Amino acid sequence: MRLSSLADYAVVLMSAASRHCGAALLAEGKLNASTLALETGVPLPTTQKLVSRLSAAGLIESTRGIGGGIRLARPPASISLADIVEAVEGPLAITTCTIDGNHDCALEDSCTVKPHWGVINQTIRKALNDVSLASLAEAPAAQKIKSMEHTL
Amino acid sequence: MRLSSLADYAVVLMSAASRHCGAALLAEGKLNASTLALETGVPLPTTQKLVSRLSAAGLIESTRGIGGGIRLARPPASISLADIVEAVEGPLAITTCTIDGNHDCALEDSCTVKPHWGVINQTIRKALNDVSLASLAEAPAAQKIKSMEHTL
DNA sequence: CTAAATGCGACTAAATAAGTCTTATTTAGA
DNA sequence: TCTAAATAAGACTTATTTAGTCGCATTTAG
Repeated sequence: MRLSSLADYAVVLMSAASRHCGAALLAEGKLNASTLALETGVPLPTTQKLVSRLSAAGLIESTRGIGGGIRLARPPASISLADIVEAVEGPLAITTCTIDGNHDCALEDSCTVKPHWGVINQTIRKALNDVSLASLAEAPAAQKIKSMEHTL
Repeated sequence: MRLSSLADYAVVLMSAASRHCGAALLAEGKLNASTLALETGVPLPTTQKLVSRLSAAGLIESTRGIGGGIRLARPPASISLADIVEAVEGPLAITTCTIDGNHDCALEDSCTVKPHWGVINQTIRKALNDVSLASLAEAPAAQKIKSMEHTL
């Protein structure tokens, strides 16, 4: 039920990248894997690996060569946590039996549990979809931090 | 982001157990790990392991000895998916940084992402809490199954 | 007191994920 | 046009977690 650490890192990296993505894209210093690793504290090799996956998923665009680098493929407001998590971890489903085309479960149709997972999946997906990169970059409301201490 | 298969099994086992828990607790045939394994198709050793954890978490009660067995510790309506998942997987948190008392993250306070995880955690927890064992045992509404095909 | 049935905990093996390294590609400068 | 430097992309190795198996301790009917 926990997010993989790679997905966690990916969110941090994308958040950092969006801060570099002002009016002009590659304006304030060139943005590349090394820069991101330095800013976020994520190990460089891991950062490179994640950059690859995020690029393959179409969330960032990369130009190689001597003056190359990376940039967000879309504006921060149109990239959600769901996009990032899904890019790194694959289909966003809490149980494998709800992934379309999967028929490994012996119970299948007679299973009374399965339909409930669908509802829960939908809820989780919505929660992750409602948070965009743009809102992540905003300064955290002190109110939210305070209230969080009582949620777990 | 996926549920561990152990937690998945645990839900199926508890669901099966609740069907055996009518008016009289140990009435219809004795309920033990072997019976559950047979009914659900979950491997016996794995079932025994899960029974141990669920018992330790206080969700089921076990009596050993020659006429022993297991039974639900509480009525099905007051046992939720959150209880079961948490019993098997530990604290219900999508990221380790939101678990109380954890300070492994180097970013900590300056992290703009953290407060959002708290909100998402709360949402997921609520979704799992809203589904009780009692509702799981009910026949799945055909309507739900149909609509699920379009959720993922 | 004995024996059978059961739950409980420790151990081993497999799968997955994280991290490291090497290779291929591109472009500025000579 | 060629060379070299900088970068992303992909393959590999290692480590951690997870699933599965086995043997032991405990309990109670006879």
